[in-house]
Amino acid sequence: MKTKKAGLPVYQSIKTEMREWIQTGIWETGSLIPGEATLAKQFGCARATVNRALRELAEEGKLDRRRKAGTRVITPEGRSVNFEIPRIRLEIEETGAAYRYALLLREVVVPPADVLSKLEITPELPTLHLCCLHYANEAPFQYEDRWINLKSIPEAEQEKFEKISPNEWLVKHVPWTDAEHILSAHNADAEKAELLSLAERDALFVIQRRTWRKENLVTYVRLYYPGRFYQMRTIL
Amino acid sequence: MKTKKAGLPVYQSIKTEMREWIQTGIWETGSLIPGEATLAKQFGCARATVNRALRELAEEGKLDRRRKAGTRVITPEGRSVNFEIPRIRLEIEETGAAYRYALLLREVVVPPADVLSKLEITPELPTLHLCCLHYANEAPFQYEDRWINLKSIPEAEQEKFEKISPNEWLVKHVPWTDAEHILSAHNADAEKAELLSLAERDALFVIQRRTWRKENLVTYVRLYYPGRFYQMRTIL
DNA sequence: TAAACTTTTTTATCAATACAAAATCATGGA
DNA sequence: TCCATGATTTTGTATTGATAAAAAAGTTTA
Repeated sequence: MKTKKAGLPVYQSIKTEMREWIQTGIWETGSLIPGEATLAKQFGCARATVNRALRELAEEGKLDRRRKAGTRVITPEGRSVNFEIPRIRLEIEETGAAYRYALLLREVVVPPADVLSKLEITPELPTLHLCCLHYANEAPFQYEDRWINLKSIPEAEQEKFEKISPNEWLVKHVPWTDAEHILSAHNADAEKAELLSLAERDALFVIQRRTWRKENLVTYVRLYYPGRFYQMRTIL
Repeated sequence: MKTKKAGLPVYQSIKTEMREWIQTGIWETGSLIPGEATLAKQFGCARATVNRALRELAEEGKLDRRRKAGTRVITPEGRSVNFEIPRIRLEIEETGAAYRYALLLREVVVPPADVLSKLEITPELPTLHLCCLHYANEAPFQYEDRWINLKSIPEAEQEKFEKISPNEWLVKHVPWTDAEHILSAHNADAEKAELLSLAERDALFVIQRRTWRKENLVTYVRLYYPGRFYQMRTIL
């Protein structure tokens, strides 16, 4: 009962065949499927090969596997979706538009309370605050409001950020290990409307990101896009 | 030079060690790392074990592997982020709030042009159109504007959708294979503001989703959340 | 010189086997 | 009956050995 789809690795063709079985209901959701040993015999391959196919399908969220309990088909609950959050410069240049960056503000101050809690800083430490605008073809495309933890990244205080955007500088200098993203929609206040050439109360698409290096919170940033035309897109 | 982190599988501890090397710069970004055979000797394990570690790190986007060309450390370009888009009912009930669903509209009509193009329908086919509201503790939480392709899913025409929401019905009856998501922010028009108990022009967080089964587009839906308090969140 | 092969290196996959670990199931005792 | 415990089943991981495929590098030929 071999599934030789010319050239494809065996474990791949097993995967696609099993996906088929799951989709068509040959393997009903919730039901127990045969053990690895049985399947290996059916497919005429080694158990390790079936194991890899099953393992990867489990990673894809199609199967649930437990020792001794066996493998069963999962009822689709949530869908996990992969979005790509590109570096702003690439995002703009990819569309063929010209990229320009402008620094609006650079200060070292004690952040307001809401930012402090986001930064998880032991009270009242001065922090590097940067505000900048990213343009596509001279039209404002993204407003960036960033805080950099100087305790984690003291080098940042030496950098002017006049030529290079905080994002690019950080990517270059600080390898990060963890990140948290929060997406939401907000109405533009007067200031941001002005900056982004929008009317007040226009919808903004907001990405908040916190980035860690090991245990240390490195930076917290709020990215504001004009919601009318910004779209984050993905195909599974 | 074994990395025995009590109890952890060997390939796992190799992975964490290598991640360390990448983060600390022992393995510089862009540089070529030793071949599998060499590493296997260094770690005192089989090549297959190193292979698994490297393969998974490549899947995580930390390494780039090519036959003959070897394995090199990737420069972090974009970050791909995994968001969970939960079923609305679970999303609400998880917070402890009571869930209620109300069907506002059910009709079979030829969709307007913009929807037609989204649905990729050969011109002018009647399509099932559903509008509904999802409540959390009697407060409107999500407005759903959905189109179901009756050519792909003729059974849907028999369903009243008075008791069960389109989403739940579809999850139950139609196994999907591919999905596209688009996230954006919009201002509420008068109608949606009314429905979601918002002021006009308040920001809405909008998720558009198209779902396929094999080659057939099954459904196109626009989900509207009050942007003020809706947040999509992830930790890598 | 440039195009067309050939070689060689390196990763990719596979098989067969073995043992480990987890969880279920059955059993026996209190 | 209920709990503890141990046997058993099923997946998880690792090793060894081998072949395939891709792509760079080198070689030959027109």
